[in-house]
Amino acid sequence: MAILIGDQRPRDESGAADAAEETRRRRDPEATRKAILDAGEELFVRNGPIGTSLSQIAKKAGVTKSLIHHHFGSKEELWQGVQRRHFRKYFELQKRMIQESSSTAELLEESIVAYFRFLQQDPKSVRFFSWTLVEGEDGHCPMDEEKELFELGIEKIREAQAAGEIRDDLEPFFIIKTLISLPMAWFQTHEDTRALVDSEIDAAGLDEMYLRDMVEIFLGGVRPRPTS
Amino acid sequence: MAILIGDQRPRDESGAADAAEETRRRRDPEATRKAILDAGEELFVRNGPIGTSLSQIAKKAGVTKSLIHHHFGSKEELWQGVQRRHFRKYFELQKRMIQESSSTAELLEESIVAYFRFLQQDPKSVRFFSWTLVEGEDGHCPMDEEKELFELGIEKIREAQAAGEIRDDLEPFFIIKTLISLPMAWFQTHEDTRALVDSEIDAAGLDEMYLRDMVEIFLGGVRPRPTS
DNA sequence: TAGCCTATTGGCCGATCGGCCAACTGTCTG
DNA sequence: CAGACAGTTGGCCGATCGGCCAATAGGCTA
Repeated sequence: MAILIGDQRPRDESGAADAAEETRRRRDPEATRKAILDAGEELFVRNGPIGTSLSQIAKKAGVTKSLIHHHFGSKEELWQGVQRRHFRKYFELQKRMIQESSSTAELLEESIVAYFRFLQQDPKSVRFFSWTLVEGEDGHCPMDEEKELFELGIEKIREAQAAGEIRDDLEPFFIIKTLISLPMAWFQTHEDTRALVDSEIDAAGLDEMYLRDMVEIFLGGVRPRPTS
Repeated sequence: MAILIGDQRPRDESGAADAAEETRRRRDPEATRKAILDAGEELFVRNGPIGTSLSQIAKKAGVTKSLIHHHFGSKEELWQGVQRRHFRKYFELQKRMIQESSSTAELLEESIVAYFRFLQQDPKSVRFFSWTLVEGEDGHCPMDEEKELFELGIEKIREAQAAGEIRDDLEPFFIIKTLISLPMAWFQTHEDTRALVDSEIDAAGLDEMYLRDMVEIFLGGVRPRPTS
């Protein structure tokens, strides 16, 4: 009765399972953590935190489910870990972009184009953002870095307003809000838009056309009117 | 052995379960369908299609799970039914708003304010929209009504452009895109924004402030420049 | 080399998922 | 009144979920 169904002690017969490819697989906890985070990021971004199972992540990462619990504790903590890793890169990049941006006339044009290009090249950020929004309900972490980013931008805008290069009757916070919303909303609805325009324009071409008009509208709205 | 565990024939002893409140509960399939759709809409919008179980819907609707299958076939069909019912109302309202809007100078201002007010009063639409976006992956139904709405708006804008009231170097489709994006993105990120501004401004007041600047930027961008 | 620490494994658990089925019952039609 | 049909019910199914546990095994240190 030692080998009943309920017996959960690993068999010492040690099945000839993975005797085949033996090249890899030394102990490497950091690489394991990275593999889990990578697999988690891809699946979480595609199917959302609810729609992704630990089994799927484990399979894609090439590890066992138990190992995920060992390294991250729970599914929720893994999801937060994935979010943290992604947003850290995101915020660092944004911060660098703001600090490197000119503080004069072309500030806003450079910024909105740069943000558009950033989202264009990294669709993952768009979906990440969408998931945190819709998943919120309880509200995700306030993200101190986000506030820091806004304050950095607000400061820049205030300078440009003082120099008369941006309408000073507009709240800098709202200017940033619109600056972010226009590119973000475009890529959020990218697939729908593609289905909406029945023309033969390719995706990249459509992006460029929207970018041009979006910049025109945004700049026309925030720049001081010539006369009046 | 008639009453073994496996026995699934309803007991004819007919437990004294619901003998209590007998006032309600005649057969009313339409009311049942509505109750299921109502419960489904609320739960789907709050937790998303993946995060909502048929058991929850059945419980909230006061019916059994089997009844949902009887009326809608499957969870997926129920979700599509809920979407259809909501978007039908949404599109009808939008269509009426467009058709009733003036076709002259204040067209865009009226439209963007009206859309802002609509989303402000119906947060459900915002979350609905977010879920369909993020859940897509396969792309949700192309929604012919959406295309009809866009074409209606494009026509109006073309008229205004011909009358010289809107910059005619902008593609009407993109004007509508920005018109939609600005209010939608605001309410999508409403909770985050609230957490971001540490001031003592109440939500309604903040909405009004954003509305004002948003309209200023949008109109400033789409209206012809005075000189140049 | 001996021993400890931890990365790693397979198996199992209770809960819950969406879906199905046989049976009861209200209502409508002939 | 009788029979058919559709609305409604409770119970059950296999699959899968997140999580847990005992046991193995690699690698570091004393």
